[in-house]
Amino acid sequence: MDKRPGGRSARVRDAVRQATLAELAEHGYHGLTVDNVAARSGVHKTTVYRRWKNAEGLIADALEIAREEPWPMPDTGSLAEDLRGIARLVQSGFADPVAGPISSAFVTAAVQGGAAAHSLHGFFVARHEQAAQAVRRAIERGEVPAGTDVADVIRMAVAPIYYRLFITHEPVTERDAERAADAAVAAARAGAIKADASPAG
Amino acid sequence: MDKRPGGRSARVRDAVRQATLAELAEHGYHGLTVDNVAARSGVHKTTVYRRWKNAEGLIADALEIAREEPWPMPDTGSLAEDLRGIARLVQSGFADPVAGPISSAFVTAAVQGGAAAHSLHGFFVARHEQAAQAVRRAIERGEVPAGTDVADVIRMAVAPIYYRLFITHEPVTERDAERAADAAVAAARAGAIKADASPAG
DNA sequence: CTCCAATCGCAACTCGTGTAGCTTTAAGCT
DNA sequence: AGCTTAAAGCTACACGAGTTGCGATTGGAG
Repeated sequence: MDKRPGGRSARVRDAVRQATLAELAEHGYHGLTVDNVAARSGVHKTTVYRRWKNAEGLIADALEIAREEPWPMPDTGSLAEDLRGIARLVQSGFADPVAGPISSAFVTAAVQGGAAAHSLHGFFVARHEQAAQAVRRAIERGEVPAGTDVADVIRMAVAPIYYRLFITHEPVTERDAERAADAAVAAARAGAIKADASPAG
Repeated sequence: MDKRPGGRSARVRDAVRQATLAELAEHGYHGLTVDNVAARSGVHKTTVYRRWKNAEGLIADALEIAREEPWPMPDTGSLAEDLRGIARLVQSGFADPVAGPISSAFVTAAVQGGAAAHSLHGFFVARHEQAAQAVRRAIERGEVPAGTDVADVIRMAVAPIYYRLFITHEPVTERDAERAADAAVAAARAGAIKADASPAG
């Protein structure tokens, strides 16, 4: 992609990425300006505009990094515990005083649509795929019926957390996260989360 | 609140509200500017700035109207059908070519936080309260156990729709909405959606 | 070592958002 | 009808995001 990936260009990119994350942690997405990132990174304003286009471009670039980072996925032998662990991971990630604002900024930027939305979509595809392994193991163990839509179980488990955080703007406790996970498990066990079937019961 | 609620002030407010909704439907939240609203409404720019402060203020004001509008809540005698109806209502609302962009704009504006977030929170408190009646009826009928957190059942039923729309940016079909509702019903029946209990099963 | 092209730095500029001070209109009251 | 005053209109301007053209730097190839 870059025609001169080594040397100054690489240093500039790293400095800007670093500055972007720092600015996001401090001021959130709303307070993220190209000028501030340029000043903090020591890279000239014009250069940032040329390579990243605007604030959304900076977010999209930072998302590429976040996407690569591995996730400490739980594997406890119980679907309920695995999903609770995942839900807690999501909740605590947003509650964290340093990582929280950055994660929130990603979501906020992506809601507008555009490049950030595309990047975040890719991010979640990867995350869902990783988390779905917990559900596949549960199917093999016979905890939930075969034919269960594994990705949808994950969505059910984490969606209420995002819903409270970004849609209704209600507070989210660790208990709330666990209850969402528990409900997803119960629904999956009842055979209500399948790709094309009618509800069981 | 207004010291001179009748006459010109009222006409100005109506014109601005109308123009705000029209601009939202056409250009979404990102394309909503005070200048455009002022031009379309025939009200002077400075007047809009004085009374609504900025674009977010226009959104917050429009939300007050949306909050008042009644909702055609289903009452079929079956929790599954009621929740499916509610979920379909949400999904189709965002899919609608004219109402969809406006609704999306509300959510988008509120994600940033601030006055719009506060207004949208109030909006959802009212909506949850209305929708929760369907769950209360189900408890009285014995469809779901007593002690079920009625508001949380609603959250479970609609959260995956919002999650797909605004977080992961996946397409949402009517089937997706119904499956979310079905899963919420299954979880509620299993006793997994209670205020403080451990999962049943 | 030398050259060359990609990339960055710089300063001046455009443009749209939002503000300040003042004048004009008209709603509500007597 | 006439008066008072809240609220709307208007002009000019301040401010910051984003752009442009050009000169300076530097990584990489011969």
